[in-house]
Amino acid sequence: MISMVPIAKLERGFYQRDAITVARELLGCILVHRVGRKVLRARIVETEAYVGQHDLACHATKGRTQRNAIMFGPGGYAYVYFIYGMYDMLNAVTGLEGDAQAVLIRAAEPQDGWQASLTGPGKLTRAMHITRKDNAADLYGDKLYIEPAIVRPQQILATPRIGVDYAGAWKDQPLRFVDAGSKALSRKIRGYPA
DNA sequence: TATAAGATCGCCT
DNA sequence: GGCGATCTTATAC
Repeated sequence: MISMVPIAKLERGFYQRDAITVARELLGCILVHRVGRKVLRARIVETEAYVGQHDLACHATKGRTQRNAIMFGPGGYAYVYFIYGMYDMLNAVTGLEGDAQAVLIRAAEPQDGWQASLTGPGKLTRAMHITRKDNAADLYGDKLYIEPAIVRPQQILATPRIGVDYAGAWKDQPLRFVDAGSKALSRKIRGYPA
């Protein structure tokens, strides 16, 4: 007999904290997307924190626009945007209303025997069928949400964020977080214990 | 209306 | 390690 215990889901309060805390604690958690009759699940192993309007790498740094508007709302919603003419990026909005912070989900490990390469933000959204249509989705809803970690990372490494060389002093901030034990990621990730 | 650049990826050398 | 694909978004004219 299979246990009928309902699977927990991260609630709003989890997201309504600072992006760095949320980015670290999302490692090991299970991203879930229901698409049609399928349920795609993947264990998050890499994240990046974008910490607010003062962060020159954050999309909110030049103020509110049509694209980034969801970031200015309360934490617990998805911010999905299109980039490089090809890729959708998935973020979890964090913090309280008016504080534009978010966590970019960069990599995950497929669960339930599902085979896929989710090592990279563009590959992850493509394989999990997450698109701009999911922008502003409620992460406490039934379609796109995150479950608490079953296996927490044994060690977390911090490194500078990827692809933000334009961000002045902010490009060197250690705001990328990786589960050092992830087999899906390259073995030669260099970072600071965090 | 036009232009530049981007929170990437995969293929090339 | 470098580069092109590809097109939305933001900003400037």
